[in-house]
Amino acid sequence: MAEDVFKALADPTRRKILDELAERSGQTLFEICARLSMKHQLGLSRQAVSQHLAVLEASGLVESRREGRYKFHDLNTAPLEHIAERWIRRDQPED
Amino acid sequence: MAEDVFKALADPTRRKILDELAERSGQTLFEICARLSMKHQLGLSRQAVSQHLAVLEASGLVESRREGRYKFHDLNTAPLEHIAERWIRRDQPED
DNA sequence: ACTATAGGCAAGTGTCCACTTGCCTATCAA
DNA sequence: TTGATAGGCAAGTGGACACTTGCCTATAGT
Repeated sequence: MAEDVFKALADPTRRKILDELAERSGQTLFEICARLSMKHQLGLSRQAVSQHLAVLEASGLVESRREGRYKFHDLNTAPLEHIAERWIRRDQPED
Repeated sequence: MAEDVFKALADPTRRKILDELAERSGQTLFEICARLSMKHQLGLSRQAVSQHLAVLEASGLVESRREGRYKFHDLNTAPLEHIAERWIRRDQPED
């Protein structure tokens, strides 16, 4: 699980998606696409963003809920809470 | 710089190297190789570990000092301190 | 001097990953 | 129903990356 979190955070586009969801939760795929395009000049295809969201969901950093034909995405910061304490406070190594 | 930190943390072998340096600071390249091989069954070449250390140094997570023919590596946790605060919103602001 | 040790440099390889393209399904409004 | 919108699935491509191999430099011990 921590493995997936590090992998999810590795990509700059995914980190920007987290930024957008932190600023405004409950966005749909199209909203996120529009925001990335306007605010960050990222001309990504819808599928590219969709695949990023899938990675973020697999890591637990993003949760989604479906309502009709809309799918809303929410940020979940729980996996981030103790991500660095592994090296700051000596706990046990994970993977 | 934060970009480099996330990239450095993306690889599981590099995270194990950080684990080893957190447990015992000032190790040389050969010591790290031996520890990865014994404790983690990672049969990596010396160059592979050397390249990982270069990535970690570029991120600031590892600092090195040369003494004669030895090069000692130390963990620097400073770049990890506020890595997640970018998305974690506090309900009670920290004045 | 010779030799072993500690490390670096550079090219090559295989694999993973980000992204695209094309087509498909589901929901809602006219 | 027809058409527009929101999203999903799958194959393909280019580039980045982890790792290897081979050769080279520098330091230290004999």
